[in-house]
Amino acid sequence: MARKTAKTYHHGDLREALIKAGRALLEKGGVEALTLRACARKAGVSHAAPQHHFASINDLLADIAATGFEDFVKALNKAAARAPSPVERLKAMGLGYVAFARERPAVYQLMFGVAAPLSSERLRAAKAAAWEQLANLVSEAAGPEDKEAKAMQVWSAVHGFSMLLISQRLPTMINVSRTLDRVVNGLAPAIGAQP
Amino acid sequence: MARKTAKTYHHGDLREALIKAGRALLEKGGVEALTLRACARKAGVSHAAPQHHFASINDLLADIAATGFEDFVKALNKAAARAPSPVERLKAMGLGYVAFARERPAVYQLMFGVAAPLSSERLRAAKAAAWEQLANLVSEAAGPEDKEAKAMQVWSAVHGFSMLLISQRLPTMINVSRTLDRVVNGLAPAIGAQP
DNA sequence: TCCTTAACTTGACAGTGACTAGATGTGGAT
DNA sequence: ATCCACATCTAGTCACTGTCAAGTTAAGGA
Repeated sequence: MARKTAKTYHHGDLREALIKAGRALLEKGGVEALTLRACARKAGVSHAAPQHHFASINDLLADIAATGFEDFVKALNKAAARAPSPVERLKAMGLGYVAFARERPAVYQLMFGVAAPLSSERLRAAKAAAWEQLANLVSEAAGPEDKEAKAMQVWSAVHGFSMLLISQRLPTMINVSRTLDRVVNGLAPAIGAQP
Repeated sequence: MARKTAKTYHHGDLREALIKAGRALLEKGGVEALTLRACARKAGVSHAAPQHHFASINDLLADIAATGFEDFVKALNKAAARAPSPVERLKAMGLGYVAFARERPAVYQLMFGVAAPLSSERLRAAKAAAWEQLANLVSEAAGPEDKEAKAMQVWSAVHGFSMLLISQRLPTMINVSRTLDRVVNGLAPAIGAQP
């Protein structure tokens, strides 16, 4: 479809190359290292080349965040796959959620931590998929009534813990694994799910 | 102690003036508007003047965040003051927490949303005060055993919801007030507090 | 083959945080 | 009262950022 390696004037697949470069920069140096010009350099093009594919840096960030959400959904699916019951799956997903945030804090921070919410079609779809997954699981575990609010309850708990953890806002005396246990085990009771 | 208005070469109280300017910028234009040079302009000094009072912009941001925490503690105290029982106080504090985040999202985002954790003595003290307040309340409501983990549970839930809310990450179909009710009413049961 | 047009480069601009060197004035020691 | 060390502030510069404008290159349909 598109030559990736050939050193031509026209890159051929610059859009995806920029996203890939951005992901690498993000993993390596955090959100601060993720600049438009750095992405361009890494992709081997001039600093203004991205203009044609992304109207502003936010559009690029949105697509990078979208790939993060895609990975996120996969990770949650994988985590929940082996659990036998809905409640067990809820716990497993909670653990998988926090694990993802801990393992890839920069990506998670981009997905949730940026002041202005990013937007792109790809990002919208990826977010919708993640939400769908959660809402369905909550519905299975605790019944369909008021499932959105229940899902938000679950989401708030794991998201809040993840954010506090990776942004290093936790008081020093906190025992992380014990607290994580409490948070995860508190999910099902909070939404009235029977084990 | 220090003249504030006199137009002298030496400002007299530039440190506090910069913090005050920063707070104003933050409220008006969000985190993005909060730059070192803008603070200097608003305080009526040259762009390099802050250097002597704050080694880097992060030190200034840390002190601005500290004033946010000081306000935060006051707001939570006020919210919990009228409630009769520990459990009621917990709910009231949860509502006050989310209300603060909604009313002053930029400040809240600075306090919790920045990638690198800020640090200053003033910030450390303010954060410690907030944590103390929460841990004590949780201890009153649900007993002293494992109170740190329980406090984290409560904190995670309200923080997560607040962050998702103010960063506009909530799915569109979510009923905010109903969800807030669920989150707040779920706090006491989650930590095993008797009403 | 030409020629429209998308893709890319080059150069510029205003803005940022940080650093340096020099100007200024304050307050303590004499 | 005088002087001077030192904290404070200004002015200028640097490397970096995102964005825009204008020119260059080549791809692909007529």
